[in-house]
Order: sequence, then C-alpha cells, then structure tokens
Amino acid sequence: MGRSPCCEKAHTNKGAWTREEDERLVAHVRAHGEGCWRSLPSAAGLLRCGKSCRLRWINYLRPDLKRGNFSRDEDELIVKLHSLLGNKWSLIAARLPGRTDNEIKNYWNTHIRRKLLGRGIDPVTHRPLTDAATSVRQAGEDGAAAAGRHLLPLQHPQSERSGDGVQLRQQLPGPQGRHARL
DNA sequence: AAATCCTTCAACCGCCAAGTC
DNA sequence: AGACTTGGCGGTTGAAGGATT
Repeated sequence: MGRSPCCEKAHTNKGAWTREEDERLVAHVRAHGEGCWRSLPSAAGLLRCGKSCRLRWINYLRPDLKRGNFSRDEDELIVKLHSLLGNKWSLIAARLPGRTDNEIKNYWNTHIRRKLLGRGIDPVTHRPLTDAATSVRQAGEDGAAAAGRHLLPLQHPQSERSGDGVQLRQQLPGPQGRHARL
C-alpha cells in the first residue's frame, strides 16, 4: 500500500528519553491534552516520533501510573485475566488501574510466566504441563531456563487478532472493544 | 577485582483496524 | 468504494545493572 512512515526517522532521536524531553512532553500534554500524537513532537519542540511520544507518555509519564511492585492481588488477577484473554495486554491493563499494557507484558514474561512453569503449569494454556502433550514438548525445549528472554512465540496467532476474543471479553465487565483503554 | 552471565524493562518495530476524505 | 492517515497493539530488542564465577 505504501504507507508513509510515521515520522521522518532521519530527524528524530531514538533510545532513552532525557529529563528535558520528558519535561517538554509533560508540559505539552498538560497544556494541550492528549491530542494528535503525530503533530505533537513538532508542537512540543521534540525531535521524536509521535509514536515514541505516545508510548513514553502512556507507559511512563502519565500521572495516574501506579508503578512499583505488583501486589499479590494484581498478580493473581493478571493470571486469571490472561487465562481468559490470552496475550491481550491492553485488555488486561484496562482492568488493572495504574498499570500499563507494557508493564504487565514485561511482568508476565519476567515473573509470572516463570512462576507458572515452576509450578508445572503451562503459561499459555494455564493447564498442568503433563496434560498438554504438545505443550510439554514445547516446554521441553523452552524449559524453565528459557523463561527469561526470547521466549517461544506465544500462541494466539495473527488470526486471533482480528477475532480479538470478543466472546471472552463479553464475559468480563469493563471497557470493550479493541481500543478499550483505562 | 575483573570477566562473564543473567535479568529486567524502556523503547522500538511492524502490523492492523478505524477513521477520514 | 477505496486510498490514505493515524492511533493503538503485541512482539521483540538491547542497554543497564545485578549476580555469579
């Protein structure tokens, strides 16, 4: 289709945000709200791509973020929601006030997933590993040792993106639809 | 004390769906 | 109706810091 790039990459900064960039972004959003992310960088005097600004705001700068360690309740809720929704991190995040999809995704991959594997539970199916022959085979290669980074591609393939777990979502209260947010 | 390995998490990438013209 | 733009999502990467050897 020939999409235009989201920004002029040659003229944007990448990598970690500086304090000054954070301050500019926060000041701009406070003054103008979360408007058009595409035009925000130039309006705010930032050499960043709009996507990058949005991500930085949502995952780090938003004032209502909780941050800090996950409580036991949150931990259990994430597992429960994941068993219902799969890797729908934004939907899971919508039910955890003050948490972001990125934060939950990271927490899942670094903590919960390993914990479930340690308990002999398949983190994909949420069933005992011995029950799911295929999963066991995968987990054998995967193993607890691989619980860290570069995990196996999780299930819920592309096709599910379009389906989007509508039925599952209807079982739960709260925001609905693909763009349900906090 | 230095080197190496491991873990964490902020940030990026590519894709898709919705919205607009 | 369809081309195009934009926002948003999930997967992945890589730097930084901690743990281990």
